[in-house]
Amino acid sequence: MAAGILVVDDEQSIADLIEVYLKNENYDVYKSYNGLDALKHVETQNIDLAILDVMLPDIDGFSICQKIREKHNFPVIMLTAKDEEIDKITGLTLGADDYVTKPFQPLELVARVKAQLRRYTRYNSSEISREEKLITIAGLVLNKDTHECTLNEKPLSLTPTEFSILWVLASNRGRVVSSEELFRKVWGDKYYTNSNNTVMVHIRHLREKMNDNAEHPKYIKTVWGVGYKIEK
Amino acid sequence: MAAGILVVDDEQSIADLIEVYLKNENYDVYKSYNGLDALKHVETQNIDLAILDVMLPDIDGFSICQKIREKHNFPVIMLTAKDEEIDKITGLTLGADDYVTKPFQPLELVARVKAQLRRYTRYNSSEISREEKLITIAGLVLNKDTHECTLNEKPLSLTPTEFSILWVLASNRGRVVSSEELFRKVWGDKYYTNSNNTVMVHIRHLREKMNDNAEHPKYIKTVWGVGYKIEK
DNA sequence: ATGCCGCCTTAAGATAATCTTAAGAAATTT
DNA sequence: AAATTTCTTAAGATTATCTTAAGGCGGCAT
Repeated sequence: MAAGILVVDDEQSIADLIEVYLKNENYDVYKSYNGLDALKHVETQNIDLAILDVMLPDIDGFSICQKIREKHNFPVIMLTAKDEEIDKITGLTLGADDYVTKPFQPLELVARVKAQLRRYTRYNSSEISREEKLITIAGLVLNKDTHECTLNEKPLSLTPTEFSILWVLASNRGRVVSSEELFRKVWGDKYYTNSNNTVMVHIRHLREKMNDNAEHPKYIKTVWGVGYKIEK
Repeated sequence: MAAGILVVDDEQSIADLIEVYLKNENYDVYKSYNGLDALKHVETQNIDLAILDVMLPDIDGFSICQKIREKHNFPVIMLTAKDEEIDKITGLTLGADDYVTKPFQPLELVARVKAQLRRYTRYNSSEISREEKLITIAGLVLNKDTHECTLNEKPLSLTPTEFSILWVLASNRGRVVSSEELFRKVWGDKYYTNSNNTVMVHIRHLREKMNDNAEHPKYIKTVWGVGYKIEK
């Protein structure tokens, strides 16, 4: 899986420029023009590295960096127009891993991104290895680590099987998953017996908790005679 | 233990200057004025970070960096007079973790050293070689060296297994740990037998000592059908 | 269009699994 | 031998899962 990179800069043109260069290297880019939006991305997307501008309309980059550090481990590269030494020290001390001053050469930034990621993955190497842990689909957030699930910020308390089913649907979003496949993925192949509607029952419970009605489902759609799916 | 830092520069005055600043921060400094000597240090001393000048009389800094990378994992900061973009990219691509151009501000260099070391120990902490020895989570402090544990300054007297369990939970904070995983990590894989509720019993004892009630636990939360977790 | 069949939804109760708690036995340490 | 720690067992509470069955709806054939 490609690494996810968060780019935060209030100057759209700069954020866009960085995005182009990063996408050219096949990274998944998440762009924000302000701090609040950025923090939301951090909680809902699989981020492996953040590039933060210091000057932002709402929260400054240093604070964002600190907030990230409370929960996350991935590298942070600070970006700023000021190049006074004192700022560099502040940034690095607050937990940033690198510091690039504007104006910068895009290729150098990309090189630094690679260096940080190489380091990051070197340490995390076999252990975590970039399995998807977070899935976000239109207000629905699933966290496999904590088994937490929120719908439009509100937590849903799901039972283990409910969570598993939703996870399978979400990780196959955009594709119809037959109830047989669902069953095999959630319970395991060996437990499968045909003519089993327990999947449907769980789907029903899920829809209830998600306030989704079967007639016009917002999330879990049923495809007659085939299975269920979640739109992309 | 203070971190060991290797400083390599053929200009003695510069190496000495860096040494002064690093010693001031209580690092163990190993100085070399040429590449061969530097590589000898790498093999014989406990090095946690290297600062390499690119221009050296015998071997160039990039080659030293590559040699280091064959066997070691610690961060490398390249140091050079050339500040053309292409060189930076070369350096970072060859496995360096940061790049500082001369003339540089000593304090900035120190800050970058700190940032790299922080990163290095952060990654090595939980999983790999270098062990995390102290974990602090919201009033709860665990010391692996002494097996001591305090909660809001007050010491808790935990039995060895209790400590181990709490340690596993704490070092995986923010993630649900299944009781099977807990068992395997505390007792070892080979002892695992299914249908074992001894973990739960110990959890119960822990909660008792921590004054945590199962209904609204402040520390050890149970995730039904999945496992236990401590919040980040 | 109409009616039928089969798939899907929904409800409710039965069954099963997991967790908490307690108490005492076994093992280990002091 | 005493004290501590660890493990086993089991009852009770809680929660999750499955089964069943009735009714609704979609698609298909006539």
